[in-house]
Amino acid sequence: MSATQILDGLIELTNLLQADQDRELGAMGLNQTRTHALWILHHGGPVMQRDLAEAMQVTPRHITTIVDELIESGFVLRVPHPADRRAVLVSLTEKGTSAMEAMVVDHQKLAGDLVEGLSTEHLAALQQGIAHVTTRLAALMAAAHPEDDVTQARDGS
Amino acid sequence: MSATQILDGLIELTNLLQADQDRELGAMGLNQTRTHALWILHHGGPVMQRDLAEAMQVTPRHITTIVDELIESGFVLRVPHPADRRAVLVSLTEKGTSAMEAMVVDHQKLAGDLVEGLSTEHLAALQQGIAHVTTRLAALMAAAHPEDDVTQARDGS
DNA sequence: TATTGTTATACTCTATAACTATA
DNA sequence: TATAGTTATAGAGTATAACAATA
Repeated sequence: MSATQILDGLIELTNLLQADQDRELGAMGLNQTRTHALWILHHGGPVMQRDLAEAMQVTPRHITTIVDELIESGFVLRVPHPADRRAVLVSLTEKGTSAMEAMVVDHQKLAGDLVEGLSTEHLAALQQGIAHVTTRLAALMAAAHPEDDVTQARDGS
Repeated sequence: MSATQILDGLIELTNLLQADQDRELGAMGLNQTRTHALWILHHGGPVMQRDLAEAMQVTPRHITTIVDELIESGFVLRVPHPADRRAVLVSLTEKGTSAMEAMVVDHQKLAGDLVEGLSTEHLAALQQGIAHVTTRLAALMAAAHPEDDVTQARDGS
């Protein structure tokens, strides 16, 4: 019986986490998609729109829109590609960089706050449990749908 | 350090869970919103669109669309309200009822599959950990934004 | 000929406002 | 006058297809 409780609890937690993140991002004029783009830039440095599209699994057309919006709000800018005149490099502005740095700090602080009060043993058990469930779920999904690989990692902001 | 790992793991799990559910629902012509409506009907029986709108926290106008789509795909139908000629009752069809029953079974099966292999102690620790984190998150959100209450419970399908 | 990005277009999800029928 | 639902309209997010400039 408690298996269902765990899954339900996980789903509830999921929804809260999402709501919290969406609100946090919304206050800065961001959403999940745009933040994902910033995350990639923050980690990998300037990239071509084409590569961004591939990394985010969206169409090149959509990237145009995403970058337009991020430029509008001052997080990134387009710079000419030094070697290919067809292409542009999308690069974080100073504002974009500091926003991402702040996001990392907030994320770590949130993580600490959430587990505050748990014993070391419970912490370890929780971490193992999450890993276990994630592995099982990935396996089940892979078994049910062998065609598409779920190897995609999402950002952790 | 492992606090961040837990949060990241949770986010990754969250994304997988969502992707899995979306695909499952999509195969039946459903999405989260439409399923939420079915869930409410499955639990509370026929309701007025007005009540559905309130329960789901969407506009009455949006409910019209949702019900239209659910009728289109055969999950529900509109029946006249016995006492109020302005209103209609939205009611599950046989197809809708059995779809929801199947969904409950699948949900329980998934829950069991996901925790299979965990010891009783780890199971208990996992459940407690999830509850702990959820409570902490709800408290943090309530403290940060006292205006809106997050008492809304989402369906667990 | 293949690739990068953009213009043009369309589809899904959701909201606000105005209106109709009934209470 | 207030309420239940619908028509009309709009905005965000995302996709496909056709096209321009460059490789």
